[in-house]
Amino acid sequence: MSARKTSMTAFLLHSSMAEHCFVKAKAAPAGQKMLFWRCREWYSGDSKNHCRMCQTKGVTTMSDLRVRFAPSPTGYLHVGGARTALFNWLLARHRGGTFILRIEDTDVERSTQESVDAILEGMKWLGLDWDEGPFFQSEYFPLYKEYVQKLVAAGKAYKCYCTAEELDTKRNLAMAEGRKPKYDGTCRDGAVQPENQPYVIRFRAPQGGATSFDDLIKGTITFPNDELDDLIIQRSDGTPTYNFCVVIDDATMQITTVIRGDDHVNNTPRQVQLYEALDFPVPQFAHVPMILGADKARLSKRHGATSVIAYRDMGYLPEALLNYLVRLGWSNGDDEIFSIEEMIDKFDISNVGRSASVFNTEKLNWLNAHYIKNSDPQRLAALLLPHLTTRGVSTLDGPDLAAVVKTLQERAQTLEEMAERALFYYRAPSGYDEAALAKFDKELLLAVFAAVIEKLSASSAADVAAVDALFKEICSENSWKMGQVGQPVRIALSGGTHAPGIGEIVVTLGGEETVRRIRAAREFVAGK
RNA sequence: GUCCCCUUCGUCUAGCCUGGCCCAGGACACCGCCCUUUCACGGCGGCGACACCGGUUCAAAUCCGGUAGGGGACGCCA
Repeated sequence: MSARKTSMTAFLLHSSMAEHCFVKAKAAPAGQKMLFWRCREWYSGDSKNHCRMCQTKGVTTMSDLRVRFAPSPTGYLHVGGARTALFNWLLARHRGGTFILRIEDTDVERSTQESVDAILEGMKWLGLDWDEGPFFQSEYFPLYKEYVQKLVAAGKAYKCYCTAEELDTKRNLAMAEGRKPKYDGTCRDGAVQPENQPYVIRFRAPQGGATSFDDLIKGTITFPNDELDDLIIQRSDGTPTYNFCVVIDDATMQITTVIRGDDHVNNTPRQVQLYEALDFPVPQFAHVPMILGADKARLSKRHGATSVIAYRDMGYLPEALLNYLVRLGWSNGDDEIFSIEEMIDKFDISNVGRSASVFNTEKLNWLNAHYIKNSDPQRLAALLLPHLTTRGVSTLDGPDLAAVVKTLQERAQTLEEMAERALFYYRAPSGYDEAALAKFDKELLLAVFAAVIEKLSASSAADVAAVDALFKEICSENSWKMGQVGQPVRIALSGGTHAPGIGEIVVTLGGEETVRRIRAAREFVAGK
C-alpha cells in the first residue's frame, strides 16, 4: 500500500491474467465488449490483456477505488453488518483504495446516539479503521434538499398529497387482491394541488422498459420498470428518504463500488434510475449474500447473540471473529486460517459466493481456540482480566496472570471459559470433587499427600520439567502409578479434575501455596 | 400475491467461466482409535453432499430448459 498515485497504464498491464480473466460477452450491454470472469466486470476495449480488477501482488496500484460502510444507527453493530464492513475494508486495503464510514441517520425518529457509539465501538474493536468520516447524513439535509429541488424543477419529481392512511389502504387492498402494491400515480400528473396541505415529493420513475445493472457478485440483474413505482424522496416533514440520500451521498462522495447486503438489490434499480435522472455516473454494485440463523431465517436476536460487542464480552478475540466472518461467503481455495495481512492480500470480490450462509458458532469457537493458542500470554492476560474481575477475583495476591494463561491456552475456547478455569489459581478449593476422590483409598491418599508434601518441601524445583521429574521419583520410590499420584494432587490443588498438568499447576501456584493446599486436602481426607 | 436472488456433506466451502483429472476435495461438528497423570492439545481413520426432472454430449456438479424448495423486497425504515 505504498504508491498513492498511479497512471491508468498500471491497470492495463497484466498479461498473465489474459487467459482466465477475460471471456467474450454473450449479451454485452451497449458499448461493452467483454466480461472479465473473475471480477465480472465489463470492459469496452479490445485488448485481451486488460483487467483492472484482477490484479495480483505484482501490480500494486493505488487505485481510485472508494468504498463505504453505511450503517443506520438504530441498533448495535451486528455480525452481518460487521462482515459487510469487513469486505469493504478489505477491498479498500487490498487495492489501496479509500474506506469511508457513513452513518445513515435520516430517520430522525429511530436513530440514536447510543447506536452510533455502539457501532463505532464495534468497528474499533474489530480494527476496521476508516479513512474518511464518520459522516452523518443528518448533517447534509440542505444538500439533499437542493437535489430534490433540482429534480422537481426538471419535472423529474413531483409533489404528492396522498396521505399515509390512503396509501396504506390502497396497499392492503392491492395485496389482498393479489396485485403488486405499488403507488397508483394519483398525483403523478398533477391532478389536484390543494393549498396548505402536507405533501411528500416523489420521483417520477420512467415507465416501460427495464432497468438493469451488473452486479459484481450476482451478475446482471434486470427489473422491468413496471415493477418500480414512484418512490418518495422527501417526507412530508421535509426530510429526505434513504433511497435518495444513498444516491446523493455515494455520488458526491465519489463511491466507485457499493458493497452492501443483498437485501438491497431491490433498491438498486430505483437508485440507478436516480443516478441517471441526476446525471451521476452509476457506481459498481456488489451485493453480498445474507447471513442466516441455524433455521436458515434471517439472523436476528432470537438466534442468540448477534452484536459484535456481545462476542467481545463472551470472550472472543477480534481476529477470530474477523477470520470467521471473512470465510462466510468468501473463500480462497481450501484455506481456513487468515491473519489480517493474509486477508488483505488475498481478498477480492471475485471470490465472494452468491448464496446465503448460516452462522455457526461451533466453527467460530474453533477459530477462537486457535487464536487463543497462538496469542501472546501477556496480551491474553490483559484481555482476560475483566472476565476475572466480573467474577469477583483479584489477581493481585495470586500467581502472575500471564503464567496462569500459559497453562490454559490449550484448554479454552473463549476467554470466559479461560476465566472459569483460572479461578482455582486465585481461590483455594472450598470443596473437593468427591466422586473423583472416591476412586482412591483413604490410605493411599494420605500416603500420597504426605510423600508429595515431603518431596516438595525439600525440593527447589522451579520449572515444569523439574516438578514432573519429582513426581516420577515419588511414583517409582513408592511403586505408585502416575494416575494414583497426579489425580489426587490435582484434586487437592484445584478441587476437581479439569485442570492443567500437575507440573504446570505446581510451578504456577508456587511451592508454598501448593504445600498449603495439599495439607488442607490431607486434613479433609483424614477427617472423613 | 408480484418481482428479484439463491440451491455441492448437518454447517462453512473448493470445483462450475474453459464438460473428462470429481462414483466430488478441504474445514467445523460428530463417531472411533492412538498419545496421555485429569481436562485439553495433537495424530490417524470414519460418517456424510452435486435439490429434482428433462435436454445437449462419447462424457455434465460443470452447458441449456423446466419444476420444487429457500431467502429477499414490495414503508413518509434503512
